[in-house]
Amino acid sequence: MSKNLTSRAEDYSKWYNDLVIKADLAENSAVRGCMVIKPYGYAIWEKMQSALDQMFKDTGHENVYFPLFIPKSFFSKEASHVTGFAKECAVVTHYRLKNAEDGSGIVVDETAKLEEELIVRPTSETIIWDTYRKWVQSYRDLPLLYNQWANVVRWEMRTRLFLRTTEFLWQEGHTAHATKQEAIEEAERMMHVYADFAERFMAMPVIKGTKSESERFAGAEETYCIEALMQDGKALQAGTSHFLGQNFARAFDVKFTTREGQQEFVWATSWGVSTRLMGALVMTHSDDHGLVLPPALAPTQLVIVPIYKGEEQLKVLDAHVQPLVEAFRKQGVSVKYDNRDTHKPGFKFNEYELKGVPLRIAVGERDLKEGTYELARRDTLTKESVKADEIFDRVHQLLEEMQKALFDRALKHQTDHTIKVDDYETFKAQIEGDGGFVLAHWDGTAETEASIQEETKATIRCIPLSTEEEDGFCVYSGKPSTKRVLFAKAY
RNA sequence: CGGGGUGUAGCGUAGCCCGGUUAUCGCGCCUGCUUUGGGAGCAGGAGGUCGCAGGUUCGAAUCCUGCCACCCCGACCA
Repeated sequence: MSKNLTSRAEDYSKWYNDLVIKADLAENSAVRGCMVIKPYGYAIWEKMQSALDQMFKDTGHENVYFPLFIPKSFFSKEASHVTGFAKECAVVTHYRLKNAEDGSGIVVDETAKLEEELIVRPTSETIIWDTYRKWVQSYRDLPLLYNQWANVVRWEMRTRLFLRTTEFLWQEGHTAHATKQEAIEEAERMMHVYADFAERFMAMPVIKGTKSESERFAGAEETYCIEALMQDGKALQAGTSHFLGQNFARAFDVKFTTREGQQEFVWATSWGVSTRLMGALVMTHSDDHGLVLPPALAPTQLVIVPIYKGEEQLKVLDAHVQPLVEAFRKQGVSVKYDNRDTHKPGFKFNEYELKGVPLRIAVGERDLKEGTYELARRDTLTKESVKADEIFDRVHQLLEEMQKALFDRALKHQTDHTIKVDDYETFKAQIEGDGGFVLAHWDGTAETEASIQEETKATIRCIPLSTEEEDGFCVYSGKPSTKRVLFAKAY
């Protein structure tokens, strides 16, 4: 984070909001808590989607689509699931409008009341499991390894662009397995897929782990997650993968005949990441000059800005740049030649910085004479002059280097802001001060967890996979503990 | 849903306390000329139900009442 950014919550919030709006990613819509994703923002989402989708396919998954509406009765079949989501559901109760008799406009036609209300999906476990019942009879039908790209609605009290909107886009994987072991492996596998995606594409280091019981998904027996640390020291849950046990299979009566001829309930997982990742991307890398996008996800990796006086010079540059653009395209670099004559170069430089375009080539008469290009990189804001015959190698080299540099910088930030704490006073001071990840011993009880949250606003982000066994005493209760868990204030 | 704040042109705002010409300024937008290697300059121009609805008043952006929206902080949450 650059020095002008402060970690005070309201300033960081404002910085984040301004950036999302000014960089042309999204804006608030007329509908409460919803957002309009603008072309540039959506292009980034599409890059994320296609990378994730490929990773899902590489791990044996296929895409499906289920209805937006869920009959209320389905929703209440899994008890903990309904209590987890009941408070944030949009409900469809009628199917027709009519003109008001007093001419005051359009009103709901009360005679068109649905016999059973429909819930706008906050997640699709229930409608999917109601269908899976029909798809599974024998162990030969298993596993079902399906994913759906969809929108969901959660009527949250408070919303924030990308991080928590009323409607959001996501993917939700829903798998069914013959054995418990296989389902657990699937849930773990997808957590690793998410972590790989975060690190390789988003250049965002994450901590893999499991959720404490109270933070677990409604209806899950185990929730695996990846947690990332934002520049202001707050944590963000970036993806979750749930081992659902046989809870949904029991609720929806999904049984199969085993090799031995026995009837058994199937074992389930679900896993998802959402447009929240866009927020994570912004808050991980961006600075006061605007967005900073990792090359792997930048819709435009390279922009070329011509510098000219008069139409004649522009024509010369156009002719000079055209083959360059075509060559970059062939090499798989997404390149944009911005020869608009409505804006000056300086304006364009700033615009592409704001949008986080990784590399920029400026080319003018001087370069034509000298056989060079001016190449600028977004992460360090440095410029260099590159000889024409070296430009392709240099661009590829820098794209690779930047992807790595962004990850390394974010990892250093995470490492520098992850500390071990053994007493409660230090714990409180750390959480209230710089924030960050705090590794501390915990006695494993929900009471302690709740008390800590009450007193410090910090929650257990996860029980990290990497944690080693270590004898210690709970930072809050002083009771013995065998490993540290990861605390932080979270978004 | 609780606490706080804000609604004036596409964006950001002055004016409000203490009512009184044609509602201020900047950015942006349009036209013309000059410009173009880091957010151009000059000149001219367009753009407003002052959040909505009532009320008080000769007169309301300004005072009163109600409502709505948005932002921040909580509770909730991916």
